[in-house]
Amino acid sequence: MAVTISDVAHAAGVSKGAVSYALNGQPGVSAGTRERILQAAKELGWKPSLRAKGLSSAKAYALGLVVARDPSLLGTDPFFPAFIAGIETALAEHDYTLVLSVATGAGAEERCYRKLAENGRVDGFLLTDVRHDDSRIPLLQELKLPAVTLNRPDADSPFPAVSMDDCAGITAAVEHLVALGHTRIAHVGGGQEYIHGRSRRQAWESALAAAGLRADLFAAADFTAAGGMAATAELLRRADRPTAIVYANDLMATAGQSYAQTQGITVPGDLSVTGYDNADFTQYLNPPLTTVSTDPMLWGRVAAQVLLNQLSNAHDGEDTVLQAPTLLVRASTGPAPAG
Amino acid sequence: MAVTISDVAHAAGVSKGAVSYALNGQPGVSAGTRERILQAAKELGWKPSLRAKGLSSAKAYALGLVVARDPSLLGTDPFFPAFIAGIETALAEHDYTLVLSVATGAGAEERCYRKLAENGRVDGFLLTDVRHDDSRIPLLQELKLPAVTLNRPDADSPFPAVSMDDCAGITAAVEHLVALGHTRIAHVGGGQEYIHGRSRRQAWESALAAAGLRADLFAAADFTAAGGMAATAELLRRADRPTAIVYANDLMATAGQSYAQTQGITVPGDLSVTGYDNADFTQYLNPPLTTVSTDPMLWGRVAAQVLLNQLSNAHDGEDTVLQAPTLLVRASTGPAPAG
DNA sequence: GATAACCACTAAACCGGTTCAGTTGAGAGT
DNA sequence: ACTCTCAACTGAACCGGTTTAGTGGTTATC
Repeated sequence: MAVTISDVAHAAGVSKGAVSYALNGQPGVSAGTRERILQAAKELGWKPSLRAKGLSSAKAYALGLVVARDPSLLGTDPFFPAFIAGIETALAEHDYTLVLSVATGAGAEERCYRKLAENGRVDGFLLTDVRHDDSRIPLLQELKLPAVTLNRPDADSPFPAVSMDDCAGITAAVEHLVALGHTRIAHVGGGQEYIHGRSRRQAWESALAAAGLRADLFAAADFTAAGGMAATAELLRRADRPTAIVYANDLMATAGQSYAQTQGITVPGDLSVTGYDNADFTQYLNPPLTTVSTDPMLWGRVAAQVLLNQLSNAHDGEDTVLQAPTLLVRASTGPAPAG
Repeated sequence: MAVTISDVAHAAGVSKGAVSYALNGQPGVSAGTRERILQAAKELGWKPSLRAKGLSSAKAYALGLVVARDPSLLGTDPFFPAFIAGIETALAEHDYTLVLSVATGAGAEERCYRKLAENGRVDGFLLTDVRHDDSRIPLLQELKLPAVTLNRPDADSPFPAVSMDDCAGITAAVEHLVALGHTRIAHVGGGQEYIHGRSRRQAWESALAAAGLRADLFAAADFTAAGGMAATAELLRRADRPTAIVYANDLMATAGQSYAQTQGITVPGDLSVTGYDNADFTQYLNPPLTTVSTDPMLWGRVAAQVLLNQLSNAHDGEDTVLQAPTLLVRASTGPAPAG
């Protein structure tokens, strides 16, 4: 079979313990012996078994990510793949691995976390899509596993957060529209149970207030294309129809823009539209979508790094705030229609 | 700490071995004793440690999925999330877990497979995006791990395949266009290094031949929106400009449709367009995209199931062929323009 | 010159399961 | 009454690492 620590110990003429010390850079072996052991290990091509390591150190050397979105929504969200790619870049350097679970249906999410924890599959979790009063925070405290949250939860959380400010992007979008002369600027919100759904709405409200405008054109949706379309339809039926809509994500913006066009409303002539996320396909829409360009890959890398630091007790407990995303002006926004 | 097999053995008044036999349904314990042991285990809430199990049985109880796509392309592909969700449904029943790696950059893919294999992280791999003469097949034979391929590779492969016929969907799209009177039906192909890129192109060629039409309007692309747009531009510059384009996926079709519109070409008035995958957003495009609706969730579930069966030696070695996807006719296709 | 302190290292226990080689007792066969 | 067999179970080895307790020899301390 594969070469074990005993083989290396035998080859170097020392005990298993000495090999372990040498490998892990612990005291207890002289420099010369250490060199001899490492040399033998290299010659034999020894790879310490993670399974054995895991058993004696009670670690999994893996991080968990539980995704509780509906697969059809997940499908077109550019966030996760890039986020995961970012996680990988951090994990790869530390021989850690990502265990991914997709939980669909009520209760599945909690079961997922419990199972991964109880089976000792992971040493910690990355929490995305943090919700208002998120039940996962007490759950993970109960399971006694560390975690990192994306954005700071609104409930008390003992876990460090890695945040990417939503506010700046939405504010920039609103300011951009105000500068173009719009006064009736609506917002199609994402699920308000999510804190990023809420914060984007609040950012829209604040930005309007700062411009001296009323924030009365809000339509609730759920980050899905279908929801975005319905919310758009509702807004466009109003007597005080908006001349611009700020969407909480690209998928809703796409659906909304498309819906408006089918109603004979031109974009950006009659209606300006902004999205959020900068999904790849948005630059190929007709017109290309003005949107907020986030960096989920960086987010993933930093979040994983913070969690790894926590596991090695190297984390200071402080939240990390990433650079705010920037507005990408494309052709879906234009001057407010006259009148 | 947690309750171990020894605790259970002690509680039931038997040896560790007996508990192991009882739990795994092996002979060596009488029905009465077995009952008593299971009872004790339940009362103590014993969960056998996967780590310990893994060490003695040399198994990881996990399956690996290495995704080698560019994250930006991945982002808008609805395939993976649904595929992964399908995998989960199969794994959840067997206490198996999914280890996901995203490999970016040349050489990263092979390194990923090697690392997961050498670290004993997984018991087998799911191979997606199978390529022409795919180097991963000899690689996995070298690594001595079982696998399942999505679609049968064109090179010799010892691994069972789970296939979803590409041909039928493309054929249906072409037949649909022919029935609408189109004679110049182009194809914007996906990367031809992928067997699904090739097979979709071949299906397009065969369907045209069956209709007595020449398959001379092919433009190579790479499944990305940018590539789809460039290929579309190329086709529309031709003197014998097509009246319909069959795209190898939705992302390219979206970009192509949008590009045509910016050039003053109406869809479907001047140009009919079909996609492939039925991404969520396609039904909210303007016009909604005629596309081929696949079932990646089912695919994932079956593929994982086949791999699990292989691991328990319960697989017959036969390939599995899933039901062919169907054409979803929406408003991006219409009668061929007169003349 | 006795004692303490320290270094480099080994042997063995340990993590929590699986599995192999025996041991025991009961029942069958002759 | 004697072996023979088999089921039921135990004890120990084993998987491949980490870690603790202990050993022998050298050097510092008073």
